[in-house]
Amino acid sequence: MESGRAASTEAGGGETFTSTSRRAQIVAAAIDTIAEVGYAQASLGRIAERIGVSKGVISYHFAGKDELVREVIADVAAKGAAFIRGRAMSETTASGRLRAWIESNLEFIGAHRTEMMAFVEIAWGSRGDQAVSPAVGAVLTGGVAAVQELLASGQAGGEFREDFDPQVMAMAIRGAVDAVPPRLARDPRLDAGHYGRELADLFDAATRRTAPRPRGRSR
Amino acid sequence: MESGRAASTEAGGGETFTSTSRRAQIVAAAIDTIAEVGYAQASLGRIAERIGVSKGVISYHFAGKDELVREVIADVAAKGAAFIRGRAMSETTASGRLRAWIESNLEFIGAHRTEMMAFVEIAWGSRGDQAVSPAVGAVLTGGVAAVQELLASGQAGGEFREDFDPQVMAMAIRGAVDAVPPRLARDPRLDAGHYGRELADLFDAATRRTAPRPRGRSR
Amino acid sequence: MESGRAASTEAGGGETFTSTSRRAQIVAAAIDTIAEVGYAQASLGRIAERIGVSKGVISYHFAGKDELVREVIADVAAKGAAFIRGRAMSETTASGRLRAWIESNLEFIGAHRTEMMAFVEIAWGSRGDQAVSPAVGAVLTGGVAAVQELLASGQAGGEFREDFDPQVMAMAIRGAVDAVPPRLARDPRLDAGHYGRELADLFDAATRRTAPRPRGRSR
Amino acid sequence: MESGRAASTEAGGGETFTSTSRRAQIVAAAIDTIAEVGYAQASLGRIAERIGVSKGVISYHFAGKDELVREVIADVAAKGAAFIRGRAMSETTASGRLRAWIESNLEFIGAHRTEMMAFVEIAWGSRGDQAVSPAVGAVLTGGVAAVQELLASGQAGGEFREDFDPQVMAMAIRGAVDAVPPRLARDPRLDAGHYGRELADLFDAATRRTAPRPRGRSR
DNA sequence: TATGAATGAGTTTTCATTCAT
DNA sequence: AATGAATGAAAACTCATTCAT
Repeated sequence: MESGRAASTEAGGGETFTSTSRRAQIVAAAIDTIAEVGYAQASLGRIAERIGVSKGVISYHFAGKDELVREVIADVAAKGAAFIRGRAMSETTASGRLRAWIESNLEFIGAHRTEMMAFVEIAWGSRGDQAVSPAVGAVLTGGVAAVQELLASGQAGGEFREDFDPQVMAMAIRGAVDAVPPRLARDPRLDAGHYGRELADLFDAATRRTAPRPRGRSR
Repeated sequence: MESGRAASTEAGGGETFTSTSRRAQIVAAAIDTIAEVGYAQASLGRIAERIGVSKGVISYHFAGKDELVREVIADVAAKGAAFIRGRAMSETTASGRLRAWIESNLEFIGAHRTEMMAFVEIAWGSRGDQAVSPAVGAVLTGGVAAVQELLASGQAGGEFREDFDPQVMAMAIRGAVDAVPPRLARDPRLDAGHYGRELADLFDAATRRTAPRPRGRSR
Repeated sequence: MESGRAASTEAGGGETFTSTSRRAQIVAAAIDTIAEVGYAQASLGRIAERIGVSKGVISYHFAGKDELVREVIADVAAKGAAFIRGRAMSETTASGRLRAWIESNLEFIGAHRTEMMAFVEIAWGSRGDQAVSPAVGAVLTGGVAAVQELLASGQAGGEFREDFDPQVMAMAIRGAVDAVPPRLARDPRLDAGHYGRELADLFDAATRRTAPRPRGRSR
Repeated sequence: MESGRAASTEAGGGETFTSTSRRAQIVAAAIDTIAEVGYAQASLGRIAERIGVSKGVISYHFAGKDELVREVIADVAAKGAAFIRGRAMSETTASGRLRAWIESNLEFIGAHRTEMMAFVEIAWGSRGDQAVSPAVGAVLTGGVAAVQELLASGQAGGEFREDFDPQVMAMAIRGAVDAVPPRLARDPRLDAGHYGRELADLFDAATRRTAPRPRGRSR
């Protein structure tokens, strides 16, 4: 469950850390702890313990638990966005970008299980935490919005069939992707790459124009 | 956020409740509270407060918080299963059953927003809660397994294309469906019925045999 | 651990009980419960449960837990006093009465393990319970006083050596006797009769006027 | 009832305490509180109140109430053992060691009334407290076993009469000694030293090989 | 008489936060 | 910068007691 971050120098003294890297180290420890024991059980004490420092250190470097958690969110979101956008942007067709988005998402998830688990834990555990919830919401909304645009542009460009609601499709994609991290936690053998390719196929089939489905349902 | 339960007579008297209906009332209050403030913030005190009774009342009727939460899970799961299975069973084709399953799921979600929110909150918030987690796991596993079988039988019967992994497809469906409740909480105008029909179309397209996709991608 | 009291009719209805016998039944249940789980853990709920009635019944028949406990004390003390005094009184010599007192005490303890355990539990657990403690004190003091008198009269009559302090000797006897019930609880094979005879020998030797005891008693 | 510990600086400041002495202070307060109000009534709140700190302080320094109580036991047992063993070991004859054991026990009891009261309270009040009971049992068993060995060796060496059961004699001694602390609590004028010497005489007479004891001790 | 329901006080424990050093 | 200590609020749970039926 240890994420392979370099900063995990197991402290002891710790005097060599600059303020910035100490913050980074704390964020890393928070991620590990949240992923491991769950958001609700991830107290500042446990996080501090993991680095081998006192609770006070966290209070010193962060205004409060809220700020720490928000930084965790920002950290994971930034890493993820960089990773995913890089891949998706290099594609020229909408369907290529969609496939790239999905597959890179799952590659990222597979490669950063701990971070993803932590994020998902926070996303769910922080409901009602007025200070944290908005930050989560922004990330999630952002993710859906990007996909939604991608889908809309694919429809506009004629690549995708027109008769689906981009918002619904985007939410479905997001949902299908987000279903993975918690399953990964329960079943570590789950192959994120395989899942990603299958998922890309799935949504390819769902968006692709081709074969006019006889879509005459009684409704 | 109040779920439309009749029994919400706002305290004061309340002496006419038999033990059974008091339990039901507490379960209902728990659902409302969890849905509203999140699982972590839903203390027994807050739940009791909502009915206008003392904390002790809950302790009197339930052996502990665990029992209450498990009853909430059982309550929601039972309602949901009854609703959904009833619909899906009346269909004869695999695709019909899949559509019915998805649409009825979302109808149920739309009609029982609060319950669904509560369930999802519990599902996420109870990670590591040895006494609760298994109950959640059972419900979730059951849901995925049912869909997976449905998909497999559709493949075996030749209705669905064979080149998708039923497990992945089932997880995707589950994920797409589960993405709704939290969004409903943030955006109450979201139309669950519409989402359901679109989702059914989506997965219809994704599973339907027809048009052989030129699945020769650069990989 | 069930004491062999007749009143332990395992309830169900219980309408046939007169108030008096209901009280006796509750006292009996209290004794059993306290002996079994200890004074601290013997809540009214557990006591009521043992008879199969509701907590309220106890509150109805006793002004409070204090009263119940005091009745338990009185009950055990009365039984014990009757048993022991009967034996000791039939002896004519001081040493005979001392032996009879000790041996009958241990016979009683052996035959009423549960009651004795309960009493000792209360004696220790009720410290600071302003409403209960005096009752315990009275019983204990009474026990010591009786022995003390016996010893003093033995000294006055020339049977016992004069150079021991009757108060100390009495406390020692009491202490040696009281050491048995808790040991009985931990080691049910402990032979109270044997212990009693040995103890009687011991204090015979300790009080006897000198002279090598012949120790050839018919036993 | 205040035990004469120096550290009882009555709160207010208290910042000069190192963690170790704070722990010691808490243990001392626990001893005083248990001795004063009884084990059952000695809540963490009351203990903290006695030092003038918040409940949290105890939680900070001890993992739980169990740990605190076990430390109390260890503390008292260590002090007592050191005191008693030191005395008894310097004697050469079995009867000398027995007398030393008894007298030093009572000297200790007389000098550490509060501690002894606390210990005895715990011993009785912790029945069924899986986390505490074993610690008590170990101390008590140790005490009886030591005396029993002493007696057996005295018998083997021909110093003591052979016709007593060492186990019974040991339990009687233990019982007679243990009877003191609670009496001390009720009657502060009780002279432990006197009681000790009398008790030593008593058990000397009870174990001695026959023969008119000359009983002319320098005392 | 008996019951079930409800209450409210009290207990242990966890935790984010503050602060002097 | 870091630490250890302390705080106080909040949580779950237990229990004696009260009361209407």
